[in-house]
Amino acid sequence: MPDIARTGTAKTETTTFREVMAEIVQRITEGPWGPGTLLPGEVELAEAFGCSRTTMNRALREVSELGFLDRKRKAGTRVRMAPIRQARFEMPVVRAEIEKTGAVYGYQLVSSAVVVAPDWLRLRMGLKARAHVVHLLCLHFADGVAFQLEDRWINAGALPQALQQDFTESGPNEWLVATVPFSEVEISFLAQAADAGMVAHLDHALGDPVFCVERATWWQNAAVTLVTLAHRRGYRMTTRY
Amino acid sequence: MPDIARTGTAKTETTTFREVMAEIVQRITEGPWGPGTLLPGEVELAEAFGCSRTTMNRALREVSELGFLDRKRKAGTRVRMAPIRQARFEMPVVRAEIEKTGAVYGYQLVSSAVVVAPDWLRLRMGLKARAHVVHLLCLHFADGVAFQLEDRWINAGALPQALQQDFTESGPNEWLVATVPFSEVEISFLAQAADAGMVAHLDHALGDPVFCVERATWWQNAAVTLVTLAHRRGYRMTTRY
DNA sequence: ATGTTTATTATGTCTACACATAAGGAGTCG
DNA sequence: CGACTCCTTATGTGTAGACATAATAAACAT
Repeated sequence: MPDIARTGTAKTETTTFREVMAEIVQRITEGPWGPGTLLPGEVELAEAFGCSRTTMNRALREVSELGFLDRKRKAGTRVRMAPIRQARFEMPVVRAEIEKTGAVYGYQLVSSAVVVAPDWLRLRMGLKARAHVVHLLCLHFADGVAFQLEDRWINAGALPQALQQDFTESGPNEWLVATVPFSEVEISFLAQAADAGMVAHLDHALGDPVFCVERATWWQNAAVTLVTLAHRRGYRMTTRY
Repeated sequence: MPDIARTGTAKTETTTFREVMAEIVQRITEGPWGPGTLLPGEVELAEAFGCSRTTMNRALREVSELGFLDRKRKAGTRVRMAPIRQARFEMPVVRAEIEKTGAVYGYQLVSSAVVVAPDWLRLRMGLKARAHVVHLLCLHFADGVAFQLEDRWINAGALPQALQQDFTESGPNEWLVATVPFSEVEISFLAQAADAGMVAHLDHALGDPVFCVERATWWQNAAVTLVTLAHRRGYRMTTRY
């Protein structure tokens, strides 16, 4: 019995939208449908591919979501001049990111304090004067080596439970995602010069370039939390497609 | 006549998959379906929402693509514990990114040379020994101020036309996307210390943290181009959802 | 108690058909 | 010639029904 590698669909007679997608993508990237080409209409294509218009529609819609096609009513389907204009980054919870590499995850609370929000934070999160916030510093380890320094602020006004919560055993992120819904998130990537805190806990010298992710979360127009994740030396955030 | 804000669909009697989506997302973020909840089956939901299973399936599929739901055959549909695990970043061509802010786009070729690929590049792109590459340094301006420094290598073996191409007037990116198809792309975000080139052309001091995007492109298993985009001081890549 | 088979079930997808909607283009009128 | 209206057309979406498939759970055998 020959052990043929199957792509997952080999038994059915019908043409699946995945097969159609693959063929369309190939025609765009290698075949006759170069950038700017106007594709035939759905009905015509469906007939040519031997599938229903519904299936062809699905295939074209998904290829278009990949960034290859531009679709407009009446105007038709056209191959994008600059294909793929968006990159998707998986933003895993640190624990999952570390454990995926096979390393052992470790966590440590560095400091925890309830303070009056400093001015820059009030401005950034839109807090009232003299608003109280929980300020946490946490470390995430991969195989015992510091991997990420988490500098987190939690709005105690919107989330008073945070005042009682104990973060010595597990990080605030896991507690937050299980506790608070969210309505809006803003994520930024940036390069920052290593400050004293990063030098103390990560393998950086003062002023070294540090890759940081900053995430702000709101719920029902109230700021919930603002976190800066500083990464260890040489960290890259990578995606392929 | 009361001027009621409509969501865009108000005439039809049927329930659209967009309406269903909105309701589902609301129930997850604000309503009764907290993290971990197991949703009723598609048939039951369809009946409850007054739509066909097809429509309900579409709605659930799209909500799941937003990152809110986990769907498995037989197991059912469950609300994710850590909602939204992926962030989408639009990766516009520099020109578009600059012009979107209302600034005037400017371009300048700094240097251009054909050289034998250095070892690190051969390794990185998988080139043969003594392979020739085109090495370009380009600057992109916003309102006359340097915005991005483009350090690009083009594999002359895979793309001999690059040897004749003139890049003094417009950047290599625009030429490449119109000329070369692609089969695989790898994008990385990283923080780098400013080197001499960045100091000379961007507003950086030596060793300053610089936010860089590195993009490598292959076509039919042959490396086409590798580019590092170094950004000006304080640049952030941001997305909201 | 543990491993294997079988039935059940929720999602995945295809089909054929119908109507909705946006937008290009032709025709009309000033 | 320009502005307007109306028609045509390609995509967008909803419906009902059917079969496919993966994965759990139950029944069974070891």
